[in-house]
Amino acid sequence: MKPLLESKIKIAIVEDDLEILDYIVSLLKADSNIEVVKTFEEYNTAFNTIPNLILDVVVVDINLPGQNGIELVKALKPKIPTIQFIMYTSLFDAETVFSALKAGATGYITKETQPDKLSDAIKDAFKGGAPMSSDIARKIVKSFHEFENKSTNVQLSKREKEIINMLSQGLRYKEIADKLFLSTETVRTHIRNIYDKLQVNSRTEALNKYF
Amino acid sequence: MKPLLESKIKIAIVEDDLEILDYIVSLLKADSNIEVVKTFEEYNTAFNTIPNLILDVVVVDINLPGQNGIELVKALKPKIPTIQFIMYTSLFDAETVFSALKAGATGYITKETQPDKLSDAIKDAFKGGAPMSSDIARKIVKSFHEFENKSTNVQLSKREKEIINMLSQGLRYKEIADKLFLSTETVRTHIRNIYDKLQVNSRTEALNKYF
DNA sequence: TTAAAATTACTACTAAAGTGGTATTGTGCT
DNA sequence: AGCACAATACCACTTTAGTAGTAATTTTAA
Repeated sequence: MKPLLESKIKIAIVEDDLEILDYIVSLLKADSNIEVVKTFEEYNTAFNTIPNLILDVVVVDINLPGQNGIELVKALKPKIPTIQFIMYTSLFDAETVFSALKAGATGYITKETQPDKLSDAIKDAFKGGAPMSSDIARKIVKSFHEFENKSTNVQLSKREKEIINMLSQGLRYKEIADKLFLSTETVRTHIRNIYDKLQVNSRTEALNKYF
Repeated sequence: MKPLLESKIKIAIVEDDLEILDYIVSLLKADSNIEVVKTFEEYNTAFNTIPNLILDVVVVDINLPGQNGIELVKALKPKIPTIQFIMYTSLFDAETVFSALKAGATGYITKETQPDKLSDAIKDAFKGGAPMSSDIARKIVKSFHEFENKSTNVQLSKREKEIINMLSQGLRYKEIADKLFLSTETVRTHIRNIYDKLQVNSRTEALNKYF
């Protein structure tokens, strides 16, 4: 296979299981577009060494025993924002996925995915893509939907919607009243009705329920 | 190619450009796992007919002139939640992508993607995946990051993070104090410090800034 | 080993927010 | 015509939230 790029994509791998590590390294070595610069078996060394290397992509196993790959990404990403991190792991509960993305990971590939897809993922991340297993993408979309539908089925009136939107901006009753040309007391009444409908009794609760 | 499934995946396509429609239909007909049950050139007919068909996946072009594919999905998805919708389009600004996902679309494929990937996407959606072009996935991840980093760069201490999380649940000072075995006055002090750091002066503003 | 944060806590006060009751007017639906 | 509901508004009252100043103790980082 001829290289498609002038220079190879420089990557590092953080993986404690030597068997898996050897396996993926051998897979990636077969790809002439990728150069495995260095591998790490634990986070501390990775954390101390990676900033001194020139790298495009780092593949990180999340669940090294007793350590946390997400913390590694969180610590490294702000230091070297140009590096793309791909989480490569068997853990894929929603919490973990989001923590990883939050920490700054670009891609998230489960080990269940055919391992040879990893090199595609690396190229994808390098080109600015966000490689993700389809099950991961699913989770994100699902949580997106949940996020959008967490709202209640309660119907607020037009005025009430206006007001709850203003509440969400942290405006005071007085400020809302001024913007809508209402008396503070009217705003108060609307808010009371909103709370009644949503079955809550504070602004924050209302916002949590409604949005 | 032998069918991989006992029965074919039944799909419909909504696409006004007959050239593109013919093209993708011919592509999909070559796939023995997929059966194109019906095609539509405009939304109204699609809206009225689709509920009467037995379908697994519907491929929708978002930008039919003067109409809105997202509205179609929004209207149909609640009626027939078992159908998976794949948006197939050249529009892919962040707004549109999110609106589509919000409306209930499962996948989002740009026309820039190799057209033959469409059949993969259909199978993926059918199996419960969330097919997405890598550029779309990118957008989602990016907006996720933006969402997470809309937060200030301000560093809250461990205690302060605990407390702001509780604030976000709508707990009162007294309730927070009890949960953390602190005096209400201490909670009050922490919150004052949080507000100082975030440069705000109410709970809602703090939450908006931080989350 | 210092200086800087973080964590704890109190007093005293003001400003908002939330609760409860009540009432008028308008609009849409039956 | 009558009912339900939305929108407006006021009074009176209690509870929380937010502001300000101060300070002791502990942790953490330079």
